[in-house]
Amino acid sequence: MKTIGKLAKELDISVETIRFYERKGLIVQPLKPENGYRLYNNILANQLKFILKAKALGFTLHEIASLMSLSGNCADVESMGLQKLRLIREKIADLQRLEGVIKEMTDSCKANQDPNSCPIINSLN
Amino acid sequence: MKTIGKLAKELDISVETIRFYERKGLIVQPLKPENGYRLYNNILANQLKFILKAKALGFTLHEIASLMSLSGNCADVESMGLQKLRLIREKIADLQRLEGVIKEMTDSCKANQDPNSCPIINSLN
DNA sequence: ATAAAGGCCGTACATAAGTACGGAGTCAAT
DNA sequence: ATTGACTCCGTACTTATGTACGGCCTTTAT
Repeated sequence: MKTIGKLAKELDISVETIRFYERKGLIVQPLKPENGYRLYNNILANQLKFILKAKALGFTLHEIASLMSLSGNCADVESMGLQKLRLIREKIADLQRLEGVIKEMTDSCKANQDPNSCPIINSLN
Repeated sequence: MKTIGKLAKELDISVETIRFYERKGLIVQPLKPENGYRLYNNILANQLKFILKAKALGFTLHEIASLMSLSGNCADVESMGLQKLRLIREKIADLQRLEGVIKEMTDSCKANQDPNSCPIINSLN
């Protein structure tokens, strides 16, 4: 059983963040002994690790809450994963379009002679 | 000279957004005649169009303010463009890594037999 | 002349994901 | 026993990019 401070240090997040996740309903408030301090067992600690890993995969806290409530039903979890995958692919495509446009622009800067007339600015005007 | 409402409609943004950009210093407050109404000339309208185009390219309002203040110095503008390009490429790489991880996970869901034990959930635990 | 539409201003609210603060109680070490 | 570290709680603040609201004034159309 760890106090909130130990757990926070172990997970490399802040105490406030743990309390924030609790307020948001991602984890339950652990039972508190007579002194009123939160004490975390391994189950709770693992739930927090789950949250952090899912966050690293780009899931929002809201999605993570759903994910946790699906309690292992594989089809539902898969469907959330596929949805996220679609979103990620859309974002990639968007960024690649952007990459092309901005690369063109900076290339035309390189080809430009007059330092006081910028093709980027001109193309935006 | 257009009133704020006409201009907003023409640019397909809201009146509030124009006032917001003004508060943020992206555009100046146009001179107002005796009735106190903002009246926009073409210069101002073009600046707004510039803002919208740059926004579509993924520049933040803050970056757009810088961009506008560079007043056409090509080297400076190019440097901002290149920086943005680096950022975009990093984001793309990040998303592609994510794509791989999540695709693996959903694939292993497809291969899974037991609907009550999900490889995604298991891998996060 | 009157009513609807448009404009003004300042402020609050929205979202996401936290961070910061202040006052008070508690625990651990010297 | 005292000091410093830790915890509690509730609330406010943060960043980015707006949106919404309420009260009041002006313009426009009928």
